[in-house]
Amino acid sequence: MELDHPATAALRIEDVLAALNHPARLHVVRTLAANDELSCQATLPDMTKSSASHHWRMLRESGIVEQRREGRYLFMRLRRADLDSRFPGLLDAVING
Amino acid sequence: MELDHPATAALRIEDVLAALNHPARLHVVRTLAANDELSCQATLPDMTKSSASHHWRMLRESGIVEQRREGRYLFMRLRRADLDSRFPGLLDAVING
DNA sequence: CCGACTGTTCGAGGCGATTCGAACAGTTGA
DNA sequence: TCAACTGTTCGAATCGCCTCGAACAGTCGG
Repeated sequence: MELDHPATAALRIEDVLAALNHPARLHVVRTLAANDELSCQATLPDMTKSSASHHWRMLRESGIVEQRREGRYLFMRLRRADLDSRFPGLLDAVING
Repeated sequence: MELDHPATAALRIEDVLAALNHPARLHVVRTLAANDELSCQATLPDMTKSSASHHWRMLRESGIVEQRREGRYLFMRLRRADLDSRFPGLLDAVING
């Protein structure tokens, strides 16, 4: 299973906006903003695995987060520098509500 | 028919993100960014009236645009200063793609 | 007054996003 | 080896948004 992340230059604002348009994914983004790196599980502990996996995928494929595998765990963190360079201010607006 | 616009302090990022999450509404925003003020009709000339009206309402109620009635016309413009003060950078990210 | 015009509202239909359980792959530790 | 764990994928059901036509309100010009 390959974790494909879009290149910084390939980030599309439409995809980012779509990914941000859901309470659960917004929660993940804000949680990551306060925690640097977390296991996927830790970001959506009260959601069904299959639903959570769907949201993690959207965040990854839109370029909002990067994921790193370590054993049976998957860790995620915000692609803050990438987002700030492509869409300055967007992430802060989302995090600060 | 009252055109109720949310106050600047009441703008919610969730509503703004939802409003931006549609090609037609993104088109309106980008068209307004290049034209200051336009009649509603001019922003979505090729769409059914009822569908267009739905999108104009979402943009207005989320606080992205303000509308002004003049006779039988309705003009709209971006609430650029309001958006910049609440969510700095967001509008530019959307406009510049 | 009357037809043409801009825009709203309503209900119905369509369609994509979300959700879930079940089955699965891979890892870990006993 | 084997059970427990993290996470993915699949199909099916559900939910909500989008779309449209029809009817409507208000305005304008003749």
